[in-house]
Order: sequence, then structure tokens, then C-alpha cells
Amino acid sequence: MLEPRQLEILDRAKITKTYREGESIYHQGDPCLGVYCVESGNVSVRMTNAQGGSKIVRFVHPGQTLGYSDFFAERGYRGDAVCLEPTTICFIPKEPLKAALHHNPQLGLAFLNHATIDLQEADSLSMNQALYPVRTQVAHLLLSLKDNYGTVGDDGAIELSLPMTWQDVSELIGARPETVSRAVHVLIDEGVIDAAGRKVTIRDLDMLLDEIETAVS
Amino acid sequence: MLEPRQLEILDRAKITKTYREGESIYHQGDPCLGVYCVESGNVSVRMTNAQGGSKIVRFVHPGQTLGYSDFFAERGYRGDAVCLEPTTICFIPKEPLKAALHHNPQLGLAFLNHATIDLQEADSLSMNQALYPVRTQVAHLLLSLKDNYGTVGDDGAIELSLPMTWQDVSELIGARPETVSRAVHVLIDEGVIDAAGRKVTIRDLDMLLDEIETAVS
DNA sequence: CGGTTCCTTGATAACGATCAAAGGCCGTGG
DNA sequence: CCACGGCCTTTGATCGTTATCAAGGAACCG
Repeated sequence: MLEPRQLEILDRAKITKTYREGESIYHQGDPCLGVYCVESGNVSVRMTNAQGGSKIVRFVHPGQTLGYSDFFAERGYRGDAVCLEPTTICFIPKEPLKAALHHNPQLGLAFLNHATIDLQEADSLSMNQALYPVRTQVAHLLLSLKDNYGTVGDDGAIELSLPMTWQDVSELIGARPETVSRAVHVLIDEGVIDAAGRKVTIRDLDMLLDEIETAVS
Repeated sequence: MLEPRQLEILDRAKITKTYREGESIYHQGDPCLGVYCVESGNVSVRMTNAQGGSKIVRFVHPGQTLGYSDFFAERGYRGDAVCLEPTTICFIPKEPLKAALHHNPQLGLAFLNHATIDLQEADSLSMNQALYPVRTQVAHLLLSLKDNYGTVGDDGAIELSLPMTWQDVSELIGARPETVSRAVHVLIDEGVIDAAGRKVTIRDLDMLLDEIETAVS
């Protein structure tokens, strides 16, 4: 998509850095100095309102981009970006990026693709929040994490190693940690999953799918 | 932003049409044949899940674009677009748009701006859903509609003429119509607003702002 | 170890959903 | 012009989910 010369300019301009678990990449309100691209690891974006209430609006996985919407909106960062685990991220400063966009506007289409994906996920999240009880939302999240974080065990069960805490999950789906904890334990009691800390085993994928299909609408 | 020649091509390709209230522009799942731009009027985008539950994900006001994220994602439309009132919309078919994007990738940046705005609004909506009770969300919505649909009356009160039904409002904030109705009447009883049908008068803007500031977090 | 953060569990309260029914408004058709 | 039907809104009663408050336990890290 990019001309080699432009790729080279971006490559020279980019700064790669490794963050520790819990480390902040940027803070809400900070002036936007450029965009980030997650190479490995995992990042949460949390927004806080004027009353101090906060919510995780998205998890950012490897290959995804971070802070670009604030760059294009020419405003400060709209949330806090925090690493959930040791994470490698490259930073592309504003000016070189502007130059690259100027010389090769095709690059804008690449960001547009990221934006449409993020928009679709934001819409889905909002829909799930509105239409499903917490238990079903947890089931949804586990299913979506399965693809990136699941491995198939000996007996065919799918083993997940969550990249985030259950507390983070509760902030994503807009519920209290206690509520999520109880919902998880209901799923365990029903024999759908097993969970020990952040290790989750999907015992019965069909039951997990049922959990979603038979949800109240 | 666009070269005159490209603008001209798009101008020739676009098809302007007027829709009646309640008329559909496209349906969820329909193949995406192009993008729409609202010139006047008002459109809701509603998504429905596999269980038949639905939610309005956004209202689209004049000057905003519709269906572009599905165009760039190269997939069917993700929701139903329905006019809330008599609405004039221009349609830009896929192929001419692709050609215009190819010849002038700057055009992509224009869509990127739309995308970042929609993304920010989607994040805010999801945050409000998660952090505020229905009454506060209604207050929020009235405030945001004030700028586009409000006029200042004789006594300084702000008069709103809602472009959507309260039922639509309930689908936007993810609540039942009954709950929204009750929430509105609480605001009326508190003297914050007056409402008769879709005509809303903001009696006391400060109280409305308080409603938001003192919300539970 | 000692502290912090995360998770769990219980009891209770608040909020919103649900069910049911009726009133108002509007457009259509007789 | 009026009557009818449909849709939106309102109101009440009750139920269910989730929030809240509180406290204890487990895991982890310095």
C-alpha cells in the first residue's frame, strides 16, 4: 500500500519501546504527540468522565493502532492507555506522520481500515451492553478472546489465558467486579467453563454458544 | 480538499433522493452499494442481533455520512437506516467512489474525519450507558440535541423540537420506553424541563447540568 | 513477612425490566 | 366529518438483575 520511500521515512521516524505491565503509554488529556502501534502484548484504553467514573472502551491487541483517532481529530488523547502485560509498541511522531500522509495519502486508507474496525467493535460493545445480561456478555467476551488467546487442550477443551484481570473485564462491560465474579461462577456451576484465576477452560463450547443464543432480547 | 475535477466526477455520479418519514434507506445485511450523505432531515441507524434484540447505535444528522464504514470494510450494511422525518440524502455509488478515491486519496482523509467523530460518539454513548442511570442519560441527550435543535424562547428557556420519538431515545440509550417515560417525568416534576410530546423546554439549564454532574459514578 | 491488589461471598437496596392496561394523537378510509 | 386502527406514551404493580456495602481470603511483590 505504501511506496517504499515513504515506508522508509516512517521506519526511520518510528521509535520502538517496551513497556512493563501496568505502565502507562499516555494519559487522558495529554496533547497527542503521535500514534502508537502495538507489536506485541496488550493495552487497555480507559476513559474517565468528569465525575471520576471510568470505563474501558477497548482492548488493543497486537497489530492494532492506538491514539490515531485523537491524532486525526487534532485533540488531546481521549483516554488512558495502559499495558496489561509486558508490551512492545512503536511510536510514530506527529510530524513525520503528517509528512508521510501528505506525500502518500494512501496511508490514510490504512488508518481508515483501523477506524472502521474500531467503530464496528464499539457499536457491538454498546449493543451487547444494552441487550445482554452480564453473564451473557462474559460468554461473548470469552468467545471473542478464544481466537487470539485460546489453545486446544488434550480433551478438546479450549484453554484461555486471559490477558486482563476480571476487574478489567468488568470495566469493559460496564458492570461491577462482584457482578462479573458471580456471573463467572454461575458459568462454572453450570459446567460451561472452568476458571482458576485468569486461566479459563471452555468445557463445552456448545453450551457457551447457547448461553448467547438463548439470552433475553 | 478535493481537486475540482474529482469533485465534478462525484457530483455527476451522486444521486439525490428525498425520503418520507419512516422510510428505509437500507437494511441490515443488504450488500453495500455505496455511501450516503444526509443533506437535510434525520436518520437512525439500528442494529439487530441474532435474537431479534435491537438497538439504535446512532442518529445521523445533516452533513454526516452513512454506510461508509461498511463500504470500506467491504461488507453488507451493519444496520437498518431509517428516516426519522422527511429527509434528503445523496447517494454515491461504489464504483465512482472507488475511482475518486483512487485518483484522489485525499478523499480518504475526509472519510477518516467522519470515522473519528463517529468513533468518539460511539465511545461516549457506551460510557454513558455504563456509568449513568437513565435519567442522566436523557439529560445528556437533551443537552447534546440543544445545539442542533434548540431555539431560545422569550423567557430565556430553551425550546427543543425532538427529531425522534421517545421510543427511539429509549432504543438509543438501551432502556425500555416505560423507563424513559418515567425518567422524563421525573425531570418534569423536578422542574428541570417541560415536555409535551416531542416539544421539550429546558426550564433550567443549570439544573440540567447539575443532573449530569451529580450523577452516580 | 507485610502490604497491595485482586477475587470471593453474603446481605440488602436501588434501578430498570416486565406485564398489563388504558389514554392520546394522527392518518386513513368510509 | 367522523370513526377506526395503529402507534406512541403513560401509569401501576411486581419481579429480576445489578449495585452497594462489608468483610474475608488468596495471590503476588518488594
